[in-house]
Amino acid sequence: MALLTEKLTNNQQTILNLLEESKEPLKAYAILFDIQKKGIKSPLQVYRALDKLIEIGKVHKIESKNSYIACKNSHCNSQTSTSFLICEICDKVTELKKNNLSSYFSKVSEKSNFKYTKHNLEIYGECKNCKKKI
Amino acid sequence: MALLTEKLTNNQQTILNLLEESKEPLKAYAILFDIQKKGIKSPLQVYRALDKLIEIGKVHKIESKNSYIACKNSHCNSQTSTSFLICEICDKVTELKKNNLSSYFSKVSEKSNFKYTKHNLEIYGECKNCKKKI
DNA sequence: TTTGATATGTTATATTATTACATGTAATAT
DNA sequence: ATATTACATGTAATAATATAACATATCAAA
Repeated sequence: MALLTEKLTNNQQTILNLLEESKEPLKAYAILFDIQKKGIKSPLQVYRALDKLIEIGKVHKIESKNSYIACKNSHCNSQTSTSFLICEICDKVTELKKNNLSSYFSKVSEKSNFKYTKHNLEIYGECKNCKKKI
Repeated sequence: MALLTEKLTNNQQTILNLLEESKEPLKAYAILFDIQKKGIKSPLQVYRALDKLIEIGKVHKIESKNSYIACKNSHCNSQTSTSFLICEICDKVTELKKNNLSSYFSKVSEKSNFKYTKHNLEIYGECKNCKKKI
């Protein structure tokens, strides 16, 4: 747990705040654009902060969208594994939490004689709001 | 099934052959480099062929690696969904087939009032060969 | 044999991410 | 208090991944 309570640097905190306030995942250069007023000028500053935030589990990357999202799960047990529901209509992304996907994947992997460590899962479909409207 | 038996164009076939012969997933520019001798000169030609091959289910993209892999499953029922086991040690990638992951994810999604359409799953760990060596 | 759909070729450019290197900062050990 | 250590920053340049725009070609179906 030590990692999770570690103090963040200015750049890291600025970027985490932005992601936490955002209703949707943000791309690295969108982040850069948004915070140039706060003194962050180069892509590298953004990527470095993101790397650290990902490492400590505060932020996840959505691989298929090259986007980054703050982890709303205060006791996120998946600092490495991620599972998302992604709406194909409105692009809303929600993180699946408190599920037993890891143990399920662990079993599935074993059948192929593969030792599970972590996973990324991206499920596409229609969120509850968009389902209604159709 | 019509799509799966559709005739491929030269570029598409060239790139599919390369991917099928490859022991590992390939990146777009690696493909480009490999086939320049065969007349394909620009990234766009590669990406267009890949798009088509992905559309018909002959090739899958591994999102977290920006890499492309031929589908070895001759009757691939996942033209859109993909599930991979990725070895963190040797980088070997195998596709999970004939599993009921889709129906499982469908149920998991329903619990969040989300209508499942498709998924990408990337499981990281140790393949059977690398497990032995440790 | 024109039409419509799809594929190609080519150039340029957009988007995403990293390398390399100099400098700064803050905690700890001497 | 200062040298050492480990990170964090700043900056410029560039690498890696992917798409836009537009002209031309192919080829099957009406």
